Amino acid sequence: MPPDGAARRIDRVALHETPGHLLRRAQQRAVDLFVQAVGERGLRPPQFALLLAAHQNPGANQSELVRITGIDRSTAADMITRLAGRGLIRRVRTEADGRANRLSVTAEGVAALEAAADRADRAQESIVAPIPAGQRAQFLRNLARIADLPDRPSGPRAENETLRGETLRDEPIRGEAQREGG
Amino acid sequence: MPPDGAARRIDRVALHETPGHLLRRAQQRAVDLFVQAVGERGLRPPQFALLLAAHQNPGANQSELVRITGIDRSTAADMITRLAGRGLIRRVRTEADGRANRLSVTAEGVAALEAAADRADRAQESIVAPIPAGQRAQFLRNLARIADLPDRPSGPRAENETLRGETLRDEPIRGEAQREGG
DNA sequence: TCCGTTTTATCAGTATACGGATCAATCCGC
DNA sequence: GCGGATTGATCCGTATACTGATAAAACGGA
Repeated sequence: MPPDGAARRIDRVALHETPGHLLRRAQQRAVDLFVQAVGERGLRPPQFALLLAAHQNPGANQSELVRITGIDRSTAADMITRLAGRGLIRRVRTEADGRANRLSVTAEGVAALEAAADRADRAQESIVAPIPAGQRAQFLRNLARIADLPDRPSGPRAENETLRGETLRDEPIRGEAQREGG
Repeated sequence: MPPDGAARRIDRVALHETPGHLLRRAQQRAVDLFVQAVGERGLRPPQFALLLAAHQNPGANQSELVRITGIDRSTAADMITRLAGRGLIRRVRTEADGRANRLSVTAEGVAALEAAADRADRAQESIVAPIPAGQRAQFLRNLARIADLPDRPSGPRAENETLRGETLRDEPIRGEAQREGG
C-alpha cells in the first residue's frame, strides 16, 4: 500500500484502456447488435450457439455441446430447459449411457435457426464494421488467441478451468426426457 | 428458406469463426484470468470497475457511474447494494437533487481497490499475452472501436441504446442511504 | 467382482446483464 | 408557476455465468 499523499495506482488506472474492460464493452455491443438484428423475441447469441451446435452435431449429449460452445454446464442445462420449453430442442435419456441425454433440434428449432441465420450473419458483419477492413482478419485471429484456449489444456483438468464439460438440467426424470425408444 | 437437400446456411456456419462468439469466449477468458489473479473472494471485474469509477469520480451519482462503466442501470443498483452490504461503498441521497444518490467509496473500499489493483494489472497483461507484442496496441484500438460507441450517440437516446443511465437499487428508503447531512 | 475414480447431469446459491414499468423529483416551455 | 417531458432510481422478470455439492451411472484396476 503506497504512502499517504503519494499518487496511488488506483488514481491512475484508466479503465477505458484496460483489455478486460474493453472486452466487456465490446462483447456487450456485439450482443446488442445481434439482438437488434435477430429481434428481441428471437434467439439470443448463446441460444443460437447452442442450437447450432446441437444441429451440427447430431446425437451429441450436453457435455459435448458444452465443450463445443464454451457455455457453462449449469447454464447450458438451464438454457436447454428453456429451449425445450419453447419446443426448439428435445432431450432424451440415452440407452447406452444412463447418465447422458441426447439432444436433438426439432423442426421448429431448425426453422428458428434458419430464420435467425441470415440476420445473425449481418450482425457479425456489423460487429467488425468499425474496424478497418484490412485489419479484421488479424483482429479475429488475435481474438481467437485470447479466447481459444491457447493455454487451455484439453487433457487433465487444470485448476481453474472454465471449460469443464458436465451439465444439463431440465426435468428429464419426470416426463420430457424419456428413455430413448421407450 | 433453402430447398430440401440443398446445403443450408446453418450447416455451413462455423461458430468458432464468428466475431460474436469469439468475443464471448475471449471475454469469458478475461474474466477467468481476472478472478484467478484477484482471488475468488476478491472483487470481480465489474465490481472493480464500479468501485474504481466511484473512487475516481467523487460525488458522482449512480447514473454517472453507469455512463462511465457501461454497467446496466439495474445491474449497477444490485451491485451497489451488494458492495454497500460489504461496507465498500456508501450511498447517500443528495440534497440538491431529491432523486440522486451520491456514491462514495469507504476506507475499506479503497483498501479493497488497492489490494486488487496490482493483481488486476497483472491479469490485464496475461489477457493480451497470447497476442504478439507488436500487434497488441492495434488490437486494443480495434477492440475500442467496437466497444467504444463509435456510433453510440451520447445526446438524445437512440433506439436500442445499451448505454442508458438510470438505475440503482438498494434500500435507500429505509436506512442505509439517509438524507445527506441528516 | 468389488471399489475407488471419473463422468454426466442436476440443483442451489450468487453475480452479472438487460428490458419494461413505475414513481418521485426536476426541468423546461410557455 | 403550471403541466408535460425528462431524469434518477427502484422493482420485477428473465437470461446468462459460474461454484460447489450431490446423485447416479460407468469405468478401471487389483
